[in-house]
Amino acid sequence: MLEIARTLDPQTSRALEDAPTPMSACADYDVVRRIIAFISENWRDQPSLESIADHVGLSTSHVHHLFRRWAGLSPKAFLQAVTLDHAKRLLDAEASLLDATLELGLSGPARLHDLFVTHEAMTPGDYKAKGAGLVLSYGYHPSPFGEAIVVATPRGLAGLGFVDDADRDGALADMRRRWPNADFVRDDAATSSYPARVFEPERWRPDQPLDIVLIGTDFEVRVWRTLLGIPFGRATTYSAVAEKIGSPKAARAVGAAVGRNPISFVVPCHRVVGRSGALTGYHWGLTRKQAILGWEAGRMA
DNA sequence: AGGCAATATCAGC
DNA sequence: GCTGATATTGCCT
Repeated sequence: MLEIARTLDPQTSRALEDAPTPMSACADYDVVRRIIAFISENWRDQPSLESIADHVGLSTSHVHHLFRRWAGLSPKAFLQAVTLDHAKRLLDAEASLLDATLELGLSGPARLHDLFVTHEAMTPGDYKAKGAGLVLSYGYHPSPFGEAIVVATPRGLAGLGFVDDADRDGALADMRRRWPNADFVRDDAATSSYPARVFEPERWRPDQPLDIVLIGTDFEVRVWRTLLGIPFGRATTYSAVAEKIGSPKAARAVGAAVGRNPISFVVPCHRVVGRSGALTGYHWGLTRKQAILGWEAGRMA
């Protein structure tokens, strides 16, 4: 029982700097991530709540409450939600999961994704252009998973990433690398409305879909669109996605494309795991992938 | 050509 | 059986 997917990435376990902002969950994430990281590194000795609390320097009850508030789950339940076992069960139930949801999105523009997204793909030429001629506004905002960098065009959300170690420049550089020829303009006002719409499930309304813009190669866009069909709190494998897009043997390439997803969380690349149930990789750190998966588990009916 | 966020397979516990 | 290591793989940029 209690096996955490073993591929954890220790460098994501460092502390964030505090973000003095409303969305209270953001400040919590600093502690939460340290708790998750600690548990993940020490799962072999089944750390008690007490030793966890010790490690982050808080009382046991504080840890418990904080964690519950953030994840909707006790630390122990959270742990179970992120075990290999659990991931495997998600996969078993997978069956025709992708088919059911996706077809809906193809016939009508509206309902893809639990978040209700309308997507627009910027086509082939833009791959070569690397974003030339595009003006991208970006800003930094708190989120339940640490400070987020938000990148938007007038047509909608184009990028969403996370800041680690208070390294905003690094997060920005990561976005620039994706569209080297685009103009990046700091404009927090232009991006400030996104985080709440994205990270607060109670605001997900079919009549107010979120506009996103997918900028990538044809193959990438196909993969990303497929990801939008994976329901909240569920998971699939790289090979299943490969089959879905009609290249059953391209699991590896799918992995690479998934890794290049620019709109973290909204395009749920965190819901793709290895065939064995292992978490494999995550562009913004495996600890964060665990956190998001657990957070979703805590918000399931 | 080069590289992969994959997967199948196998030896050692 | 399970685990980690290694070999093989197909396809994208």
